[in-house]
Amino acid sequence: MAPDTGGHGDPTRMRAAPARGLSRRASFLLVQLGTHRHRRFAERLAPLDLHPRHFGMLSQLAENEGQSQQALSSALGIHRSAVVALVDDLEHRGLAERRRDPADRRAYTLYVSPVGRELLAELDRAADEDEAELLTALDVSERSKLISLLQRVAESQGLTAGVHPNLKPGEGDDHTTHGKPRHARTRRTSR
Amino acid sequence: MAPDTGGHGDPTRMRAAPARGLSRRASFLLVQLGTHRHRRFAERLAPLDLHPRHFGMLSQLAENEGQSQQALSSALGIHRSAVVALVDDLEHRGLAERRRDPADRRAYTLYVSPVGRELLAELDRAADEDEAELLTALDVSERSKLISLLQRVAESQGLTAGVHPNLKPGEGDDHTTHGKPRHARTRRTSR
DNA sequence: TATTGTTATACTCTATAACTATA
DNA sequence: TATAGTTATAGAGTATAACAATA
Repeated sequence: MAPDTGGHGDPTRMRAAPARGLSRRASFLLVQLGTHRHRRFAERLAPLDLHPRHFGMLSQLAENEGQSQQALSSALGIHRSAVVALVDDLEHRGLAERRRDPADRRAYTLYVSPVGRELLAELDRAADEDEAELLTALDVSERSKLISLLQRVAESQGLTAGVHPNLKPGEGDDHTTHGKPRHARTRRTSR
Repeated sequence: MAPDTGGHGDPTRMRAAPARGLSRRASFLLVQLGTHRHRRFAERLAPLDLHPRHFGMLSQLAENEGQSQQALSSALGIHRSAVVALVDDLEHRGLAERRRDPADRRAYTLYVSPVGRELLAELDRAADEDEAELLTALDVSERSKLISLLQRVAESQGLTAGVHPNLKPGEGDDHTTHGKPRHARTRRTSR
């Protein structure tokens, strides 16, 4: 996440009521919490010299071994060319492996190494601790309530079916118009 | 948000149970949904040639007029130097105004213009529509349940008190160590 | 000497296009 | 001709450092 500043702004300085300003909106809270969690998890992974991306890729790979980089690319919602460096990282550290696809010699099939699986288990535990840290304020039934509500919302937004938010329907790769109208930033002239 | 690929990865290809893989974790769902919402809202604002950042800044400004750029900077959790261009944007479009602070001639005091207030009202409506689009899957009581759970979680993480996730406690500006240990990416050598 | 706003610079992440080797 | 992987390059966003004016 390139946690951009103001999802929708920031609910600053509580006055009296608990639900003031922007934080009365679920959208804002989701952006705020999402950014926060991503950051915290990245900090937790930093000592291992890893990024949440690596965890994501390793998990996806473990659930679906033998995938091509192309397949990984659409599963994770990142571009083909970005996958290259990430897989390089994993491979150079002995966490994953590229094998030539005998059926299509252009493609690789990707596998998680035993070391990778060990690390993944460790990362899963880290993610669980992370999760516990996040949810301290809620009791057990509230936690599962929250998760189930989030799952339903995610599903309704088409997010659980393997299509990452980065990929809008119909955009699987190049050719398609990734070039949305850019925001024309007013540049400073003088002062 | 520089929506980075894999908050924690991606729950690909539902098999049978609804709560599979990474999407059983609240953290993952928050990152996924946060990214998604940020993106959708950015798309909604694009035709107006605006970015969620602008909305965030305008909201924050409207709630607290007369702020300095420095104050805005810590309220939004973005760096002083980044505030400059954003305020430029708003000012050049007649949405906000810089006035010299008579008490401290180094500083500006910032104000939202009448046009800015009008636009803000319009953006608030857009955010409401966005919210509705997000929560279609839930009924009214579920919606408020979700929001209140999210608020409690956000509060427990220290997010509602005006400290944006970007600012870790004690880091208000320069001088402080923004330089965390960078991830050493394994670079490709040959092939 | 410290702070506000500013600029210039570097670094990260992502997107685009072109290239290769296959198909 | 199209596709998998790769590379180089350009863009957006953010962080760092240095500077002028002011405190």
